[in-house]
Amino acid sequence: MTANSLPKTYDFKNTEERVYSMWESHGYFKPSNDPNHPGHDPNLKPFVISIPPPNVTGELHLGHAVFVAMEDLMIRYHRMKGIPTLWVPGSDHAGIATQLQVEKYLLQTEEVTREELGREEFLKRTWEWKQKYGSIITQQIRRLGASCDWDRERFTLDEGLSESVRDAFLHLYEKGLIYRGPRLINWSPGLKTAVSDLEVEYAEEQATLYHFKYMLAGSEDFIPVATTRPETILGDTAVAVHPQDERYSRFIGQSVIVPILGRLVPVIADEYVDREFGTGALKITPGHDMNDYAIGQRHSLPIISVLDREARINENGGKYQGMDRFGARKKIWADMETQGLTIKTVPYTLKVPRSQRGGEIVEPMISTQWFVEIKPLAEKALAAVRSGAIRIVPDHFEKVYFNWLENIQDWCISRQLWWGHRIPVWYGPDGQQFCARTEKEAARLAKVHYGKAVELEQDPDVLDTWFSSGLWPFSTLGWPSKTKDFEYFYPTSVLETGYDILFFWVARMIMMGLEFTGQPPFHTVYLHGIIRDEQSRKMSKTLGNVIDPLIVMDELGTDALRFTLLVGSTPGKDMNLSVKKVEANRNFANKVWNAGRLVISLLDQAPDSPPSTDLTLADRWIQTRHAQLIRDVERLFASHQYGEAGRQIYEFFWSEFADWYLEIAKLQVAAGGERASATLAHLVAHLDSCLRLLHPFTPFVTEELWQQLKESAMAKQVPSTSGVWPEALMIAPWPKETPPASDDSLVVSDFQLVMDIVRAIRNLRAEKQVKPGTKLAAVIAAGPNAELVNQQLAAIAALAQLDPDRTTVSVSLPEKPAGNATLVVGSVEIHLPLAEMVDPEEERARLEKELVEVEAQITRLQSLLSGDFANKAPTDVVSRERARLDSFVQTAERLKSQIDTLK
RNA sequence: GGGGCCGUAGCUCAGUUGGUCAGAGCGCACGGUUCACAUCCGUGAGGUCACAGGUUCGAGCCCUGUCGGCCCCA
Repeated sequence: MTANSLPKTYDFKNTEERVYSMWESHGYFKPSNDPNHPGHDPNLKPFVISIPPPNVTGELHLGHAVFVAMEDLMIRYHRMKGIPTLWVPGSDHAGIATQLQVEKYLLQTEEVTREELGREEFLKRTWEWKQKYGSIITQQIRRLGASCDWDRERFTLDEGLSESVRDAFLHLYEKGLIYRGPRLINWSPGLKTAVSDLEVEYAEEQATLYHFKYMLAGSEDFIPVATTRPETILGDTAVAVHPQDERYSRFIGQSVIVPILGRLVPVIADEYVDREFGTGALKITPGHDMNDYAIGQRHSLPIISVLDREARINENGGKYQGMDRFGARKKIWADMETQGLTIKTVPYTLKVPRSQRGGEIVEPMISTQWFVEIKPLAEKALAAVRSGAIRIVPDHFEKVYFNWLENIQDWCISRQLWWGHRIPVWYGPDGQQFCARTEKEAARLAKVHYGKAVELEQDPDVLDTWFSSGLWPFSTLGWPSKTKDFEYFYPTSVLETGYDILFFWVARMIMMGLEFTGQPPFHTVYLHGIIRDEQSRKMSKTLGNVIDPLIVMDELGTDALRFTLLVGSTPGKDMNLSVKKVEANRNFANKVWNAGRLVISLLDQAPDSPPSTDLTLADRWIQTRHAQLIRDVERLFASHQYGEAGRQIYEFFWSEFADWYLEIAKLQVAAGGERASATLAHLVAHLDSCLRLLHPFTPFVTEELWQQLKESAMAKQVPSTSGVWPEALMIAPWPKETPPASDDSLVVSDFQLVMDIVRAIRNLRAEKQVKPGTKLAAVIAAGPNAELVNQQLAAIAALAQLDPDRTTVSVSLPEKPAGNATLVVGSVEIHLPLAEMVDPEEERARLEKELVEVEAQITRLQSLLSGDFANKAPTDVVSRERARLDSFVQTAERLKSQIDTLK
């Protein structure tokens, strides 16, 4: 391969798909040390992630892109470390979302409702739908470069996972932690199903507060009451006032008349009532309000339900029966007005509960549902995090987690849907429950119970999708069967997901994992933030600010998107994404590509001479810096600071390797002979190692380039950074950490001087507008650094555009060249003959300005070093400051003498 | 009402055991076709790190309070 045949810019369109299928066909996504294969070593600790299962009929959005990028990063890193690594992919049946989607589709195409089709036929259609569209999301996840083991892909409604669900249900049922009964739950009238507390969202909306009169029985007196939902008056079973409220205390214990219906209900006292709010008196509707329900329980009030499953007024609503809840609200208020019971209406802002899925207003209603008694599970889940058995990153989410679990309510797990895991409970003719894995087993239980075979009917409800998701880390590995996968790969290692599903999913997996397997399902929870737009607004279709990852990948490449998502954020924090950022990282991918092209083209011209064994300053500098980078990256990965690690690799690659080392390496290669051979070996090793470090962030460009590098290097018998060249970068060993060497800091400070000299000259050239092509002569007096500067003169001259033949380096000058511009870098003085452009006055002003700055530093450092700092700060910090002071003092002296010559 | 987070350059954000003139990308200004890259190179301008106290030899970072913004739960 020659560099000429590589395109001038990185061509991701021609790369990504090809590279991905190369990886997949070679089986690189499969774990090493597979327990199902011979020679398995059970003592090797694997690294395992189970994917947050996307909705099977969903389409890729940035949330998916973030978790794939993060998880693939972790997975590729561990794989390169030589650890047996497994990433289990799969998808989720997403009960409500999928059912709604299919219903909508059937209505549009065949104009049938699911009720018209019947349950069995509808499920058949839904499965067909899943077969047809279910692979779209996994294909899209492949496009992101996800290196998961697709042979282990699972779906929550698979037979195996369904068995897990039945087993889990049975386990909890037999333990008495699952119960069925009428409770006040959140009812979604549009979806006609119960939803859990977490599936209700509250948003502030404009509404009306209605003030009206609760007449006292047999009196003209009344208690003024305010409500936002007059229709619930029909279900009132008390009026509550605060026990210490003297306005109303005389009414406590008396009866008041429910408007319209004329029922008598008591006036009760309860401290819950807020005297400041509304009229200070509260109507109590235990059947349709969470707080009222609690008060009702305390006072043993009857519960009246006034709504049916479509949120129309039911038979308890008298003449309003059959009216929709909002219509009834208007009508009741109008009727009360004619009866003189109304006081006033005022505009009011309140938090309206809406269904997360359907969007309609959720009604608290009494309904018979299945619940998990959650406190015993929550206790264990709390303990696991408190003890450190599970760590949440970033750790402040542990507080959030505690706060939720400490105040947790029983979990309503039944849904009145068809698409999902049917509740494994059958009823006998008398309603007796038989919970079993299969109908056959239920029948057997029933026969034992009744002493004869009876007709059984299965509960029509299905389970909350999150119930099956909660089993995901172990159900995907075969649980409840003791499969080899389960034995070896469980517990998994890291659970990575967005903080927005900490309660929905993470906490439930922890509770269920501990309950069913006796072990925490993972030792670390890593939470990422939500992707927002440039103005940090949530992305939404209605706002029209959605960035489609597929389009971004089409236009700028997958690596650019991945790198942006990975380095653009810190753990747990939201990230504002803009296409501009992705563009910047597309440029980075291209930079990597072109650095590679340069190395490969230099390699192609390599001489045959054996490499020199001594190193130049630049060689040693890049080696030192590279070793430091590897140590930093290791440290950052260990503390889950992946973004920071990526930023440091970026900085190193661009600002040190490409900007400085490559430029000097060109000269060293041009020198030919053993110097060239040695330099090429270094170039290959550094590039190889950088590509390995970058690979988990930007897998495609690095693999593609690395393959080219490998080919060229092998042709010239140049070894890789780890010796022989592995088959692919993806499975190449991760760069090894090495301890710092004793002369590291000397090497770095020596090279720093070289860079400072070059920058100073470039700066002056730009300031004096020297034509870029002009090579300047220079007279350099470098004091104690004369030898160093002399050695590095070729590099300095090339980078700063000096003419080496007209440049001299000495320890000191007997007299300063007249009419020159002078630069001072520590102990080094550089005189440039810019006579024609230098106005002595201007020159002096420039130097004096510099002197003022330097002297300010000297003053600052002197006072710092004469204070307690010198005694109390660590010695290395103090000596570093002393060295800086020395350097400033030298600079100041030289500046002063230079200013003198201009006078 | 309870809990959590944030306030750093014009914009978007880094800055994790506190170490001393505060960083990046984008944007801006000036200059560049030398054979890796104009998706580039060089140079530069731009910040009282929200505010007020405190701890410390030393604070963007730790503590307290104030102001401003956001999120979750009830």
